[in-house]
Amino acid sequence: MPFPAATPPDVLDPRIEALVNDLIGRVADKWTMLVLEVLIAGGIMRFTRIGEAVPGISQKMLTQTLRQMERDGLLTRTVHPVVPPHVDYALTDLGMSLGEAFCGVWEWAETHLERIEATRQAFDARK
Amino acid sequence: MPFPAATPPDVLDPRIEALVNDLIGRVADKWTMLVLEVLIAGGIMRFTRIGEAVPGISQKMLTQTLRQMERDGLLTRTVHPVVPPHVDYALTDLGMSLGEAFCGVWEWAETHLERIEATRQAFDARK
DNA sequence: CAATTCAGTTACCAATGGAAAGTAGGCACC
DNA sequence: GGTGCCTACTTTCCATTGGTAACTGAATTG
Repeated sequence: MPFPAATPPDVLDPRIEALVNDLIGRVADKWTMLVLEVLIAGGIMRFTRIGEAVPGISQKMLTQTLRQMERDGLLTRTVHPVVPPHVDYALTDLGMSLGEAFCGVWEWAETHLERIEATRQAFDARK
Repeated sequence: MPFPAATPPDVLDPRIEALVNDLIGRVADKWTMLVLEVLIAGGIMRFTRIGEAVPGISQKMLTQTLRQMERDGLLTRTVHPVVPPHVDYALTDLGMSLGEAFCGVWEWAETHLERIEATRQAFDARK
């Protein structure tokens, strides 16, 4: 059991609740954020390029993340039927807008990087 | 092996790289985002209240998420030595600033909810 | 003395994610 | 004409993560 539901029997439509949560879970995903960033920086990119640009991602997670983003309309996938295969990925306007929405978070991370490092070490030292 | 490293031998200090990635992984975490939101909305809150306000979280993940956020200096944990136990959680200014940085993302999610739903169904129908 | 309350642990098990090898299919090389 | 390479994936296997639910401790209440 997670937690007993909040005592006031949820004011919001549970279907909307579920959708928002699902969306948050999707959008807040580490790999989605990272792929989004490299596509904003790099424009139209191919599978392998994206993989190289996202540090630590596996091919499995890359395909999975790209498919999800395509399904949500964040990017388009264009297959050129040649050999060897050539597939282009490009952000849609929706994907771009999400990237812009995340700008604040990137800036926050850069700004407070050092402060967090220090805080962590202090915390670990006291335990 | 994930992917071969980018051919130009990483221009950035790998330690900074690692830190940024770690931070993104932390901050982009679903539960962190959700806990952050309820604490912004609710101010100082106790363990059980937060659990009720975050739909679907387990006690295990709640303690884990709260500990991480404390370690990163996003919130403070105050124990009142009484029985039954009473523990207060409150965002720090750092936590608040992260919440503000995320505002754009929340708005984006609300704004584009329906559009994404439609896009998904179209995608699923064509497969 | 039994039940309740809060803020957690703990034990167990299912699902997720990573590493590496395999696949398709045409082309270049020897 | 067989060997190997190229790209964009799948697939398999295994370690780690995360969820479920039961348990803990200590004082107060009935």
